[in-house]
Amino acid sequence: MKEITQLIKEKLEMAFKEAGIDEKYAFVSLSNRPDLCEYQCNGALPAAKEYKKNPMEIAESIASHLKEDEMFASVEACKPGFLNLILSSEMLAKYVNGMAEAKVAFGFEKDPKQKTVIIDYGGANVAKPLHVGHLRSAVIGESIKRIKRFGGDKVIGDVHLGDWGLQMGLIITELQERQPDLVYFDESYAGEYPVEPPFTISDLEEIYPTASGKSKADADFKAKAMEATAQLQQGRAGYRALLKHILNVSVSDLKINYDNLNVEFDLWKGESDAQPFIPDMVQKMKDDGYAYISEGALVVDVKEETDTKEVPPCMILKSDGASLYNTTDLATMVMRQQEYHPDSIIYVVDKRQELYFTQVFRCAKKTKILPADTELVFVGFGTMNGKDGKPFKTREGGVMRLSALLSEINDKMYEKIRENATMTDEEAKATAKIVGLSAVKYGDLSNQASKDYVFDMDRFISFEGNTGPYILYTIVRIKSIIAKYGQDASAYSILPAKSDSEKALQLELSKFSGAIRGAYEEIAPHRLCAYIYDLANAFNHFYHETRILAIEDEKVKGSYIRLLELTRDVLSLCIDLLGFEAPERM
RNA sequence: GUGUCCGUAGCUCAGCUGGAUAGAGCAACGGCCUUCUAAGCCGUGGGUCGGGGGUUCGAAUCCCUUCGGGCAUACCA
Repeated sequence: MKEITQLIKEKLEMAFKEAGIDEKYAFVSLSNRPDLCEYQCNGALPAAKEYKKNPMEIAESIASHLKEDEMFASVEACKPGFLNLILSSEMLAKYVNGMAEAKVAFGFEKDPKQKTVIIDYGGANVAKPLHVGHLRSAVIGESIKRIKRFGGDKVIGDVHLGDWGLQMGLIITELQERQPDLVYFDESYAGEYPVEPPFTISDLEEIYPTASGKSKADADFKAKAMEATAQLQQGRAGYRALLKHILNVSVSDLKINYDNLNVEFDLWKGESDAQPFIPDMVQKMKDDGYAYISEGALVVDVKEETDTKEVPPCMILKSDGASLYNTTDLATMVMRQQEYHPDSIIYVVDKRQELYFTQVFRCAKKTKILPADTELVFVGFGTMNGKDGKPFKTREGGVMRLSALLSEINDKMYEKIRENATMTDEEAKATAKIVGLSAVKYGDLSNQASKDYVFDMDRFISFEGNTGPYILYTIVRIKSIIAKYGQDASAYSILPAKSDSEKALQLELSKFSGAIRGAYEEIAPHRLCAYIYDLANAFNHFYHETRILAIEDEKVKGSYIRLLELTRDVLSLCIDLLGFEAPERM
């Protein structure tokens, strides 16, 4: 199905041609004066300049060509030269019925040329619990993944674990001090290593900070950890076996935590997976003459003439010859190119890393790790701040664990649900979890990703107005009516709107494809939030004016039910693309 | 210093390639539950879109400048 604005545009183009005006001026936009019209075309104003005519005359001439068209209930030329359009109810109903019948994607047309897209998000570290700093990447990345996939792309979400470097050496060293007799530390051991890990996730979560603290106070300990890191990187078997255990234990714990967020990765690759690609990559950079030694470090120049500021070279190896984040990220690209040949890689990371990624992207292109036409996209998100406008902290000033934040939200939501609903304790808990997650995610996603935003827990908990729970409440209301209706309405079709509020609802529904398109192309989940908020509002207006189940005419009632089903389905689909779901009751 | 992003109602945020009276939510105030979930709906008040120039028939939007703030600025990730 064509988008509704496209259908309007085609009519306008014909009318412009008939009026002798270049059809490039036949562009449509949503009305910014809903009191006057639904859609508008301002093309007569710039056209007047080119044709040296009175814009009003042009607008009137075009209007006269459209007046008889069955698509419009009204076409009017206004003041300076606006063209105000109101769709006919019949046409709108036909369009909305088309959406309902299209079922799966409600008429949204996927891009026929499927792109392979890798989304790098999450950014969790091994052996460290997720904290609030990980929330945005997970929430935004997950939504982008779903939107891209819905848009027709082959999408691969990769968590890209932080599982390399000194942190691993620290854990190994601390473990050795505690349990020196483990076989992993016996260099002469040549047998199989145990299948069972010598620690649990809570051990790890305690071992790492302890070791990290020790390394700061104790130079000797730090040296040992660095040595262990080096040996791990050189492939010492016992350490490799330990790394495997650490990964397994961490990943299964992370999966539980991400699962609580409705976040699911297709790949659980980490920095360690890219290591085998480093030597050849570095050698090739040297051989091809891109990499050279500067101040002791191996670097690749990535300056460009159009730069407004000095872009420092991209460092490949540190002056001590060790690899660093850049090395791993570039090697990861080598790996991804080999395995997937992506058309596009999207990085959902903190916006403070923008310069860094500029360097890495340029280096990857320059050294031909990736073909010139591979799209590298940096989606930088802003900081999650507390009510004081400063980065979000616990009351004590520390970093808050993500699980702590979520359970606080869940608890408060549970209390709220207990207040007004009659449901079992079990259902209330499950509902609180669902509604709480919608509050957190919608609160995040409804802001532009690139901006800092204030995470005001009280505001999310009070859930009034433009919030996730409001959207869910709307869906639940609709479900409730449909359940009470209790029949199959599929034999009925949506009739042309008889009231303003009904037409407004149909009009919002008809904007679905455009909203998806906008979110898809701009990689902007907040566009989807804005759309479903408008749609939910349109429904609630309609709801208050219309006693649906009291209607006597079965065809009209059936039409309303069909309209409700479509509204429910569109809302449900959209929240799924945002990464949350609606309960049955709340 | 340089670069970059931001500055819209008391607060939190929208505002699509410049367009007609700048929109929501919260907070404040006033209405609406014997009728499909009042976590809702309707209404009122609240703005020199940081300031100043410019381009344009027309600027929150584009350009310049200025003030204020965030962030970045090669061996951390």
